[in-house]
Amino acid sequence: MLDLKFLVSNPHEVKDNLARRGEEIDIDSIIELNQKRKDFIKEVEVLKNKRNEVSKKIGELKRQNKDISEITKEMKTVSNKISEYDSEIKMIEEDINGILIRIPNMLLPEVPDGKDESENILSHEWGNRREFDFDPKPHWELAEKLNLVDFNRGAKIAGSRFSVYIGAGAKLERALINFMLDKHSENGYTEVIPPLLVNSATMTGTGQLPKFEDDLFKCERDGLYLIPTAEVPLTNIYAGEILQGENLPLKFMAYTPCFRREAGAHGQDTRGLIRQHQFNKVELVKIVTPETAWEELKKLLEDAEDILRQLCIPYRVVKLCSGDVGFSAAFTFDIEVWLPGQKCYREISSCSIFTDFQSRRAGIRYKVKGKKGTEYPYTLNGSGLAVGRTFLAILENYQNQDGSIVIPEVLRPYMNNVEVIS
RNA sequence: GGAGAGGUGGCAGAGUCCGGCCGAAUGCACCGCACUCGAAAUGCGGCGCCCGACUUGCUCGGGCCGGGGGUUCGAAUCCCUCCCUCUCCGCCA
Repeated sequence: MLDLKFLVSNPHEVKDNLARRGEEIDIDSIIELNQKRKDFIKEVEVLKNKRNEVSKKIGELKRQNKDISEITKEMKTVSNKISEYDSEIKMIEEDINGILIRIPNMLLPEVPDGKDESENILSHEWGNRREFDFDPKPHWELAEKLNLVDFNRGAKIAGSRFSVYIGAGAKLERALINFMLDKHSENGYTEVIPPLLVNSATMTGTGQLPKFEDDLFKCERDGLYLIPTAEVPLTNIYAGEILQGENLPLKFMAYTPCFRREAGAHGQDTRGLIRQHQFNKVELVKIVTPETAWEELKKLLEDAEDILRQLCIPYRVVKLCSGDVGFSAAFTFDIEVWLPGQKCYREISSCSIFTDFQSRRAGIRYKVKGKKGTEYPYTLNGSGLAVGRTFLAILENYQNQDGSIVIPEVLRPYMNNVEVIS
């Protein structure tokens, strides 16, 4: 969330930012509420000071066995007044927080203007799109024919947007997971197996709550939510803690299934593996000092891109424009893979810098040696990569005319050296 | 699920029975200074977080002892409630 002090002293910047994102939130009412809050605090603190002093005196008088009934009665009314003020202040603070927690992050100046994904800016491209001497099929046809994924039985067991990976399909998925984890391990990320269910404080820390409750699966009875990405548990590992500055940057990675309700995506990508309620993802998360944030984001992006390069799958990287950057993010690079079966690019990774937005929400701070006070670190994350989408990208890019699939060389050691699935 | 014990500053650990002089002893860690060629050891001093005020100061005030609520003039301390940890029993992958 934004720093209240920043908001109060820079209301125009905050409003401009909302405009760039195409959102509307009443900023002035926060400023008014905050002024009211300060006024009440000023008054109640005078009373509390009095109460503290008199209470001290009462202690002394009591020890001397003197009569305190009169002074006690007087203080009773002071105390009552204090609790009235306190509850008023608390209500105001709840109001302020209720708005503040729904304000999106400030975009960095590097974010290009634009209303939606159509105005994202190409950063760079890699790889050559393969020339096919036949009409390449979409992955769902390939997967079904080879019996790698059973969409119908997934729907039978769980519902639409669920699928069953079978045999070589399941093996290929697992090979991808292990390949990605091993690669990132070499690049210094610490492997983590986090909880897949988390509480609401954790979801609030990274920004999924309160605004995006409808996109989450919730276990009502236990007050727990299925994670939509490992970003959530990984970023919150140090929630509420004070880190030592010299230990930054911290680099974590995790493979987890991810769960999304996809509310509002009815009718979109209903076929195939593109948009599932449950999918596998390897996620990269960094906690860094503000000075190194850009450098670390570029490295993270590089780490994610490297997976596609090793797999020899063409892709492009785009800078998200102001209207497309997510709620918590301040800047985002998307990596999009080429899918010849569908003749389009699809997002396979989103690498973002969150500035201090998440760390402030989650209460992650760090201390610099010799400096007093604490500071909020920047958090970064990116998919490295979405496994299901990598799986389908392999199918579409490595397909043969007969419907068989060549296994990319780097994956063969993870698949008993199988070269072709047919 | 049942019974019990406990959650205090970066860590360890007193204080809680008998409410006030406790934002909190002591030790460790950390940071200055002294000693030293340097280091260790030792000695001295410092050492939490958040909010508010203005005369922006090595200032003043308020709040914080797992979260929330209550009793009281006054709560780390008493009561209620929730969360978490540990031990034992039961059940179970």
